[in-house]
Amino acid sequence: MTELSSRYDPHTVEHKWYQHWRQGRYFEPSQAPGKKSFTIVMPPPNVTGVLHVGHALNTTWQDILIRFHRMLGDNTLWLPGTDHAGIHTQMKVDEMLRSQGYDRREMGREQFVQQVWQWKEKYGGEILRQIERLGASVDWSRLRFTMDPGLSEAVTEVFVRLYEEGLLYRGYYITNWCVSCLTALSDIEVDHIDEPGTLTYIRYPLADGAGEITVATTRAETMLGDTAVAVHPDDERWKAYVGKMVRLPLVNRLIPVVADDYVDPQYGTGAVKVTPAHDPNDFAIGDRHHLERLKVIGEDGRMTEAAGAYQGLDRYQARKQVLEDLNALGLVVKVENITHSVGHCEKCGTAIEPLLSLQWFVRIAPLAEPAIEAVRSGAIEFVPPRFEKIYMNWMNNIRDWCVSRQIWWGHRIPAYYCDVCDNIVVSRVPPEHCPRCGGTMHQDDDVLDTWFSSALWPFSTLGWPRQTEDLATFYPTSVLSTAYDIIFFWVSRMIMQGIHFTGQVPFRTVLMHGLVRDEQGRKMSKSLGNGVDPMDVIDKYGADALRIALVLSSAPGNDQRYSAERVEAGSHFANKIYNATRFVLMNLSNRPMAAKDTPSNHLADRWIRYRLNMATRDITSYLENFEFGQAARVIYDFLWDDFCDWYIELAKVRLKSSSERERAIVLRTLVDVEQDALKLLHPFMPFVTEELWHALPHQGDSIMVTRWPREQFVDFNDDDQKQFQALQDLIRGIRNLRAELTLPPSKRADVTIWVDDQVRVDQLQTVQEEIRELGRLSHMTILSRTDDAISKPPHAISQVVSGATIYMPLEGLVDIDKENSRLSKLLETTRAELDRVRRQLADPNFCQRAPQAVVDKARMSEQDLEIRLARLQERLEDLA
RNA sequence: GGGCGGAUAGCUCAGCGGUAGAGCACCUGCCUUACAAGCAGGGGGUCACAGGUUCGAACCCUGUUUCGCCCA
Repeated sequence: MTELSSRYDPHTVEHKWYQHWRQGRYFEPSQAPGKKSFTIVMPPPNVTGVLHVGHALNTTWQDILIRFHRMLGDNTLWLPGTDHAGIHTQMKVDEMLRSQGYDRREMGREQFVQQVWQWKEKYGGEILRQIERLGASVDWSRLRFTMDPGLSEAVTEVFVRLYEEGLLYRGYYITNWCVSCLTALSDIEVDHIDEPGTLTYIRYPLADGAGEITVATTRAETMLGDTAVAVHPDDERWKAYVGKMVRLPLVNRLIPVVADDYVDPQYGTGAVKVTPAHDPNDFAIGDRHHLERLKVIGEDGRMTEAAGAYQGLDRYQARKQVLEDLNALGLVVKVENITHSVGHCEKCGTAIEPLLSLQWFVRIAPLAEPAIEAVRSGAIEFVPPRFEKIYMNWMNNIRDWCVSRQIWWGHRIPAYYCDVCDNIVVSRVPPEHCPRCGGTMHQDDDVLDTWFSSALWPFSTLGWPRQTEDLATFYPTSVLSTAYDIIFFWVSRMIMQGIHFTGQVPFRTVLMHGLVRDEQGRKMSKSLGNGVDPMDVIDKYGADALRIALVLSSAPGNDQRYSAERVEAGSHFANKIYNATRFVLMNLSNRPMAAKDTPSNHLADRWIRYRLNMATRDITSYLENFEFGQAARVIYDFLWDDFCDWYIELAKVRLKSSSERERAIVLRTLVDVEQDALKLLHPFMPFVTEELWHALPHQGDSIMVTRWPREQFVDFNDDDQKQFQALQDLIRGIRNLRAELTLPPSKRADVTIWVDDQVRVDQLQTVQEEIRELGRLSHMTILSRTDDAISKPPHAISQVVSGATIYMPLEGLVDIDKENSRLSKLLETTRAELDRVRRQLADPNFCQRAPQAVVDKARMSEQDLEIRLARLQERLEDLA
């Protein structure tokens, strides 16, 4: 790559290295004996889906962890897979077939499911290819799908066991029914949206003609299914009515007035209509009072036969009609406009109809208890910890889980019903005959909620219910990384099922990332059309740029905005280190390099190794604590600021002029430091680091299986730090003066530097070439202030830094006014700073209570500021 | 109604007890043979507001305002 262009091109590089890694089988666990396992099972994306930026972030986070642990030497497994996404996929295929003129119902179940499989085979891999393009080091040999035979077996096993343990039951309940998807939904698949609506007050006359009761409703059409009116037992207003009968308008049915604690006497009229078949609360009241459950709205959202004259009307038409008819009878007291929360199907957006239907439910309380305990005890940890509260709050109020779905695509419920008697058999294998009466049996038509299989994902993917080697080695898994919006859907259910069926927690750490919003801070959504396609971004900037941009702006649990600017900055960074490597390689050609670990006494060499050490320490610790953004920032700053802007610039001096031995040592340092820095960067930007690592002298086949850098002993003490600081201060001071005079870099300048003590003079002599080069100087004189022979340069502008005054002599006259105001300004800020420090030190409380190191630092700072102040005053006097 | 999170430079965000940071934008000067996707220098912030704790608060506590999310 020595001869290559000055621009890094990610596209030629990324595909190549991904193939290289796969061929080397580096994604598979090392299975090295004695090494501890580190496992992540990837949250399975929908098999029909495409990657969005949220996936990209989550995938990058996981890849960072995985690559980090692999380099630490752990037996590392990242297991990929996809989810069959029942309702979503069925809708998608259904839509496609309809556009081709086919009807799912005419086609029949078997044919349709076959079509879905075909569709899945054809299009289902898209998202996996996208994960690949991100550079995800997942073990493709262990790829799983929720409807694989093994995973399906796990689903059946769990269903049967739960049934046998009495944790699964079938019953009539009010479920969230989507009249468009034609299936029941669990509570959390319903989105509640505030909508304007009307609250209609309706008079129900008493059957005996001795009065009436007014009730209020937002869904007037349900009154056709009322089977009671309820009031609070202590409500004096209605006490006399309890036990009487009311004549239900429009249908003329006689229904009782019942007393029930559920009714809030403060709300509305204190009397409520009771529709047990169409409202969960009414259902409960109906249960307590043994009321009839009259279903007036059907599965298709139209009124049933029980709705009498309204049969066949759509629910909204019926509402309108009922209101008109009631009005005509003068039974509407008033209509209030209100805002109320209406449930909508998460998948299709249709308003949910609470409907009485026969469904399978998981009895959740017994499963929840140990799952709560696992988090309480710390066996499972949330990062950041505040999500623990959200989890607990949900788990403590959890309700039974409706798991049956009236669709065809998914795991069919392994329950069989006798065609003759009412026997139900739940079984791993289909029974041939009813064990009770010998009659024929048929399987339940419904399939299970997709989350039912997802809940088993951490162990079903590893082979459960079989006791496989993988299960023994990699379970419990280490980290689950996911977005916080599926704590309820998925995380909690995995914890419950994991503990119940394996006796162990499914993972130790739950790592939460936030939502990636668009550049305006809005949620990305299909309807807004504001989604960013990660593939477009990769096409334009490369996967590394996208990864580092996402990671740099992420913090656990926090939402972030997608920023094209940041991605661009990321690509610039890749280009920067590419060019740094080009520089090293150009110098490396035909020149000897010292043997590895040849010690160097040079201040700059020791400094960069010291900085590398600090970076290594910080990055390692940040990664251990899931602070990916912080870790990325450290390596970014190290490479750009310390390595490129300072070390390489300093190294140039010795590469040009010194002895061969010195050059060899500089090259060695450049290569050693860059190699380690590339390793530290590798989890974040795997492609460019692999490319550059290969370009540099190296041993081995891939950076991804090298050992993670460790902190090493570096001889660099406090005084070394001060020396280097002095070097930087001087160079900056000189550059500052140059800028004052707007000197172009091509124009060399002269300076005289007065240093406050002799020791520092000697030290600076050793790096005077560096100062000269980085300050673009021709002549430089370093003098000790203690030297009697010195005299001030007559015409010069000057800069005061810690421990030194820099004079830049001018050929012409110094602009006294300009110089005066510049130095005065500096003097003022210096004085203000000094005042602050003095005030602090004058406070006995500070000196007594603050840590010694802080007090010492303040004292040093005071001394330094005092000297600088004096120097500045001196200069101003000279100018006067 | 309950809970959670955000409010820091013009914009987007880090920092979360010891003298305010980054990217982008802005101003000045540079094609200084690794990089103009760059280099050097510079301007810009009573860290939402009010109290409190502390020697010391952007950071901890309390309250207020405001934006957003989750749950009922």
